[in-house]
Amino acid sequence: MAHKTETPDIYRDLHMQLTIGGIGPGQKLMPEPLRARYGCSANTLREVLLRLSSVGLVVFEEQRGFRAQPASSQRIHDLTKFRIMLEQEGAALSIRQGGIGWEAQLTAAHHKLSHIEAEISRTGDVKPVLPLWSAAEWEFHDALSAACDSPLLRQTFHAVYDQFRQQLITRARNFGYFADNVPEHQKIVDAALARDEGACRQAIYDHLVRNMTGN
Amino acid sequence: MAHKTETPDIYRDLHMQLTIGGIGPGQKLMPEPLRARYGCSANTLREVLLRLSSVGLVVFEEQRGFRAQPASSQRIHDLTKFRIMLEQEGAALSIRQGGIGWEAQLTAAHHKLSHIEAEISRTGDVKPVLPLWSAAEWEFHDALSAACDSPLLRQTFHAVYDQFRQQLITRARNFGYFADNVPEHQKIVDAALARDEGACRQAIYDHLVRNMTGN
DNA sequence: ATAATCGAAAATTTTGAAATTTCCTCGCTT
DNA sequence: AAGCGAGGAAATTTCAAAATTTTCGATTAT
Repeated sequence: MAHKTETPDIYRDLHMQLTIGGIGPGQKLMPEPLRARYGCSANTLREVLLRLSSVGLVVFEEQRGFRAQPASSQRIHDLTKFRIMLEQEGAALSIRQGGIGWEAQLTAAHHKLSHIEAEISRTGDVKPVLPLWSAAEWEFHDALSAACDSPLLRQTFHAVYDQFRQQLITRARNFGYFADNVPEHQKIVDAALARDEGACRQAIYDHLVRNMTGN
Repeated sequence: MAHKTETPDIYRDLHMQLTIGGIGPGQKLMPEPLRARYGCSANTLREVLLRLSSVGLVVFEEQRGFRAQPASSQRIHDLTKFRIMLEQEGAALSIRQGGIGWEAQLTAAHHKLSHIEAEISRTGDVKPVLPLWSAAEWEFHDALSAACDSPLLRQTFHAVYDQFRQQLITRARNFGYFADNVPEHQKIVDAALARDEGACRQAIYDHLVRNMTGN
């Protein structure tokens, strides 16, 4: 892949590499290989990496270049705490404010996700459908807060969600997929559609709390 | 000021201009005047502006350059909602987890702030002590969540706080200062030191809710 | 008179290279 | 043999200019 790539495409590709798999946490982002891969100048790469560091997927140290955000138990613990808070608040606000359109969006996203997760449960392997599952999980969790009427909350949640996923992408952990996901996602939708704010908060907590053990 | 300025200094200066006053919301950030002001190349400026857009003080549009984040009633409404949420959670966590060190930090910050605000109440004008008051208010609100043990929450709060302030910096509004601040800040500290989570949440809400009227 | 289009000027983005700093290795001293 | 330090290679940062895109004003056609 030594041919010219547009800057937005470079951003998208690196973003995917960082959240889906290719580039592991803590890995140094060396300019030469990347410049060769995308066929652009060092400065263009610098700009893309700066933008990725603004969403927390990349860390930048003055005079020391860029590296993928390192994984650590403290970091995943903090990301989980914060994600739970944002997702609970976003879902609670959506439950209060969302209308039929929101219910439809949430139902659709959950339907898509559960279909993919059913297949994963059968084969026991995420990898073949990783991009599909990844997109479906994002859509589902995004739909939960879609009616919260706070662009800032949603934008912050998206950044946190991606960083959270970045911490989990190891082959050993099956790319962050767990079999428990299926009933847990179900509980979340059920509570949301029943407009039961408390149950929804609890279901979100139960879905994510396992990531907080390591600290 | 046509002489060389170090890159971190350019960032700090622009950050101050955007939050304290000099550059108003929505204003276009033209390269020529800024390059002349700081004596650097277009590329260095670009990097600084990208970093400021990552904390929301500047907006970047592809092929259309940079401008200070515009002010709007929707934006300040959203910023206020989100700030209330973050500050309530941060304070509640600090109340639960903070020790004597946190109490000392909070007391000290409030003491400094109330001293400055007493002086402002006497003269009726913020401007002479604007940088002092600005720093003291930041320290006070930062101290509230200082013991929450979540770097992400605090980092997000700092960005939101600065954006919030950016929306208020107009001479007409007295740079965001209100006489009501004095008793309101008092109520917040009292509730925090009394470890009364509910009262603290309420006091934070009461302190900020006036900014949510316009929508 | 209004709208559309062409062209010049300004601004943005990308590039390639120079200047600076850091990192690593090899050789020297103890 | 271990530690220290110098030298060189690699990487980062900054710069100045070329290439691209947008903006603005003026001319022309409807």
